[in-house]
Amino acid sequence: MDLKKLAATLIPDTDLLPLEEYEKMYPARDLPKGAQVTRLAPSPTGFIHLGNLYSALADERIAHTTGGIFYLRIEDTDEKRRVEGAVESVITSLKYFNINFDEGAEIDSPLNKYGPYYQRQRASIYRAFAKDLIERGLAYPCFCTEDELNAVREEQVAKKETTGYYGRYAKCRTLSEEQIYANLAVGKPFVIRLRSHGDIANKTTFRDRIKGDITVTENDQDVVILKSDGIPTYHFAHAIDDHFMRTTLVIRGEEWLASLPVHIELFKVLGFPMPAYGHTCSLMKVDGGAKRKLSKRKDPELSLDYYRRDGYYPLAVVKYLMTILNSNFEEWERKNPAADYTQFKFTIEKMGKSGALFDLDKLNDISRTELSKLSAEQMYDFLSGWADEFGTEADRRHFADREYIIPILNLVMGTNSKKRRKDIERASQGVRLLDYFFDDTFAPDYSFPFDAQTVSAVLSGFAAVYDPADDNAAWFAKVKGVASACGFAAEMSDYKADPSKYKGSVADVAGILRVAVTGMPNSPDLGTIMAILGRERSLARLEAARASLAL
RNA sequence: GGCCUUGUGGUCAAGCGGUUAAGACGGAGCCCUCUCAAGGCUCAAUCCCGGGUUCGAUUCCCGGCAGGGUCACCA
Repeated sequence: MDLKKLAATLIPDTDLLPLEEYEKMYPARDLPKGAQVTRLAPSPTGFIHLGNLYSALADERIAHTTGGIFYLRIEDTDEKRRVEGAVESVITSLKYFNINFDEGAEIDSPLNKYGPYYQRQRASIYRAFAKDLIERGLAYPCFCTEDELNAVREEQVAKKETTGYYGRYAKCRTLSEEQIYANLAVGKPFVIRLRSHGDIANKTTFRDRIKGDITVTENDQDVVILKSDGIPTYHFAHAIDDHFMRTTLVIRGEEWLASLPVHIELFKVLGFPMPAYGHTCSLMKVDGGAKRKLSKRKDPELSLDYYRRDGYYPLAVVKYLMTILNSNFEEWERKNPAADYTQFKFTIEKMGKSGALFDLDKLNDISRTELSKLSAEQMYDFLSGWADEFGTEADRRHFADREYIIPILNLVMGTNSKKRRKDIERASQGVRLLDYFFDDTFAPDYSFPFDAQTVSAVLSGFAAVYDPADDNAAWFAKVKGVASACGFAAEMSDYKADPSKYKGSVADVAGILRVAVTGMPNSPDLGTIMAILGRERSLARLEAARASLAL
């Protein structure tokens, strides 16, 4: 068979360059020794999720701690998956989590010398190599229809044989020249398949940087390399792109492990050296007692948007991911509390071999801790930024008064005490913590654990002596005074010594005042809260609470 | 089902032939205390099962079992 003619008929393109030209066009990168070139290669569905962030963080850390490059390539070979604005969305979402690309699609960088970074725009490169493979007899046209393929698969399943297009099932592999041209003449659509020379009896071990040594079976499937629309499949594009973009380390999900044999054969026939690989484990979740991969369908928490809406501090999400990416990160951080996470020496070898369960409690803990490290001013900026985007009308109105909010934040965060409070976990919840400081969102639940007479006496007793000029000590002394006057123990020790002698303790008195002023049984220091609210409002609230009593 | 892969407390996990089997989150309790939070202290809780190898296995080997991945002209 005249393969040269066949190749020219199948791929008549006139814009293809001699193969060596591509090597010259994309020369080896001039990078320091040990520098790793990594990449994120999403399809443009516009949906980047926690799993993407997880691997992007690993890619970014490895590239940037080794002095390498982290680039963005868009795998848009499947027309059906394209979504408008998806690429920008990927970039901005990742940027929110401090993950930035050095080069790639829609990245403005002088480093962009390995593009185009959209696979559809690289069609001629793939086609040039496919044509060469056909000329060398390593690829051939296949005219099988979807129905025929399905029928074969059903037959294979029925016979309990391996499914796929291989060996005797690869019908088009043995088509004669006449048959091929006859099919072409009647305009039958075709795909280009690899003519595999592998044998599943041969096994070799492959070193995965994350999973360690794994045994791989040679590929014997005549996989499709060019689809009927002339665009490559993932496998073919992967081999060509990662070679010419000079990727040194491919980090991708473990779902790709199964097609590794195909990739190995492809790199071999193409004559390219293979990059190193690291197959990551997927984030799991417990669902109805069973462990399963986080799914974008069922799990809203997989969406990065979810964390933004809920007001998670981006650094907290990053650090949470760091703890599951490299389990020694937490320990390192405790030893270097002042260090930035980027100073941590991230290693791919430390990455876990099995899928981690997504642990919301852990994320929340890290989030509270990170947030507690901020200054009141930084917290203000964070919360108010969230309120602008996702808060209520009232939230925005409240946050307009920065002078009033800062002292509240100092109180809620405990910035003046030796140890910070960790009340704020995320913006959506933190903003609500401030509600009782504003009359329009003050929604008291007046449930007092004492009879109305007693409550009334406490409330009016304190109102009578309240002086906004008091410092905390003086304020508390007055609470004690009211306690004694109303039959409560002023000192806890007295109360504990003999509870029967009192209605309760100062704690109960403070509790009554707290409910009246904040509308809730728990809050930070009441004295300070009253100082922030000011005389008028404090007194008004004591009075409002008294008025609610059924006397 | 075939192939690949994983199996240490509820979760994330150190450990890689001899350890009282780290630590963190979560849970329980105590202390502190005007409540809450924070903090300090304490406690409960783990080597999937069965065979080997070995003086000795959580660590090595084999077999089960259980989980995960994958079997497209999707990536």
